[in-house]
Amino acid sequence: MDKSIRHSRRTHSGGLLNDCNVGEKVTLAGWVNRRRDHGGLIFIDLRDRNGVVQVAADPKNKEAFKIAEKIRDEYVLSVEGEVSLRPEGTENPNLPTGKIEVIASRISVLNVAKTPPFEIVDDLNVDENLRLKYRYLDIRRKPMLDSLKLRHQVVTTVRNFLNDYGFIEVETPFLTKSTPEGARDYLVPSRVHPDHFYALPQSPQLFKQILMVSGIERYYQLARCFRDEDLRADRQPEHTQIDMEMSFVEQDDILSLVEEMMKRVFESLGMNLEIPFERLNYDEAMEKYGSDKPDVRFGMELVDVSKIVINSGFKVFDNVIESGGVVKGINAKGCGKFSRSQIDVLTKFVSVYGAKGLAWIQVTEDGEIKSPISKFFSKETIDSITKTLDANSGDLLLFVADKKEIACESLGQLRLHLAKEMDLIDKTTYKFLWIVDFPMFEYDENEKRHKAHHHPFTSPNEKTISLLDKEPLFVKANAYDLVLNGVEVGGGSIRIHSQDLQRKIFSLLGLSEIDINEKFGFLIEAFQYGAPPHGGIAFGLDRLIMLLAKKDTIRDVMAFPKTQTATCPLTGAPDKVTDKQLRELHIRVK
RNA sequence: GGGGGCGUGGUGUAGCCUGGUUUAACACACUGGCCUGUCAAGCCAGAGAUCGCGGGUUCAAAUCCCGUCGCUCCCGCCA
Repeated sequence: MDKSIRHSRRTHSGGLLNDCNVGEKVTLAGWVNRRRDHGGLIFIDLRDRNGVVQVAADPKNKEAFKIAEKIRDEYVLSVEGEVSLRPEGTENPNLPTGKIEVIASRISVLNVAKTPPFEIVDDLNVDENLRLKYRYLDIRRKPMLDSLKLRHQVVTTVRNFLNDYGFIEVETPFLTKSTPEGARDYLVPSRVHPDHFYALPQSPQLFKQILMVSGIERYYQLARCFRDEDLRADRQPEHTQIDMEMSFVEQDDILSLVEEMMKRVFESLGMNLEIPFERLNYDEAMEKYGSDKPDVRFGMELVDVSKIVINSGFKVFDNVIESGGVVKGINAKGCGKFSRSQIDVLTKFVSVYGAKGLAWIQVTEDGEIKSPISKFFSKETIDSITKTLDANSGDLLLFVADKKEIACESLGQLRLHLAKEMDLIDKTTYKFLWIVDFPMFEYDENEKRHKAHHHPFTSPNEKTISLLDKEPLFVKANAYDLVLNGVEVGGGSIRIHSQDLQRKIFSLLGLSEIDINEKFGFLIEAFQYGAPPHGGIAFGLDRLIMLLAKKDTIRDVMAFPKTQTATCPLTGAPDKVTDKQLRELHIRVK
């Protein structure tokens, strides 16, 4: 007997009963999933965590029947009865418990329930705000329950795996110090220290590195991370990371350990996973897919046609190339019949990503070229373009001419958009991909300074470290992202463990000596006491579960997520507080 | 900060473009009744919305206009 089931009020879980239990007297507890009253016979589908079982109340048992007549959906019941095979012909093959039913000898109502604001059914279509307000009812639904069970399963497997590999789980503070760089912090005012604030951690990054200095060697934590930025379907103000750090390792050690871990996770879910994962360097990913998190479940790769179209006389293309830009294209296979207005929609789509236009060439069914720009090109050029993009009858070639980043990114997004529209993605597969050789820095046009692409604690690649002073944008980082089906599910790096190098990176990021000492002095100081070489990685647990559960948003795999405006419809957070609370915190509002 | 979509009984939608035969319709849920093999039970009857909110146009607004709020998707942002 499952330890999780037996209580004084329950001998069995109704959802787990089957024909092996026939003849047993059982006591069940659960919620009324549905009641079907036949006048002379009442069926109650009793639901618990494991599923639903049919309880039959017969008028022969007057007392139980009388109670069954008054029962409503979502009442909480205790039911005693005997497990019986259903009469022949009345089995329900759609239900795991469909061969049997429980003939009620006693029914008692443990609690009544109001009619819920929405039905407790698997296939629910209601406003998400309502679901969040009544999340406790939403979670009674099987898909939600399944998501939470899946999440638990994955977390358990990960913990077991890391424990097996000698990792120690260490908790790090929620109330910590606000540091520059990175996302906006959630701040917590200090009562004891007027004008001083804690910040909730964006990640345990600094603590886990310090734990390496402490000699923990292998650390992990299922860490809650807080970021006060705008929300998306895959971004919440608080999310959970599987956070790891190891001493005396190199990039390959971490990548292969992670591959083993993912393999184990997939195995625990009954799936096989091929390892090692494919690796792609950042430049190549941008070049071919226009993304640092490409979905490689389908092709439609980006092709650079700058060399073909250069000096062909088409001003728009020539000007872009002359000023250092590129012309890139994709082949939307089978979209050759797209109407002008359909293409207009695509043009609008790429404009969101900064593309100023979308050039196109249609290859019609009879192999004719249809295009507003073909008149600028010689037949040879057209042939060369179609050949390079592997264009056949019925294809649509789409081009963006712009700065390299814009051309790549907008076409990369278009590639994804078209793949979804044309249903090119095999949703049954999981394709992991490592992105490696990230740039160390990127230039922030607004702030007119370099920013760390990954984070300021990432070490530069030895081969490019000599460029730090002269050409920082060409320096590669020892950083790596794990991408699954086009979603960034993890990222990490080999860290800096030398105080001198760390100071240098900070100063390249525009931090003054004073800033460095004030904001990161404790880290630099720690590095002076024998910091081991170390590196690590962190996974977005919510995103990983989202993909495994085949959901479109991480909200569906979190018990109590926030709305897009970072509110909680269930509790009403955030909320005003009393003047007294504010006074104690030395805060004046407005 | 910006752009798109949505907002009509408890829930999901229709109606809106083209204002008036609409007493705001339909399905599910709900309430009562009938019914002993249903499992999306069935049948009969019933209750329930002044159309997110505010303002405007008009003889007349769910419908048109302006503003606003909420939800959502995206851009920016998210080392």
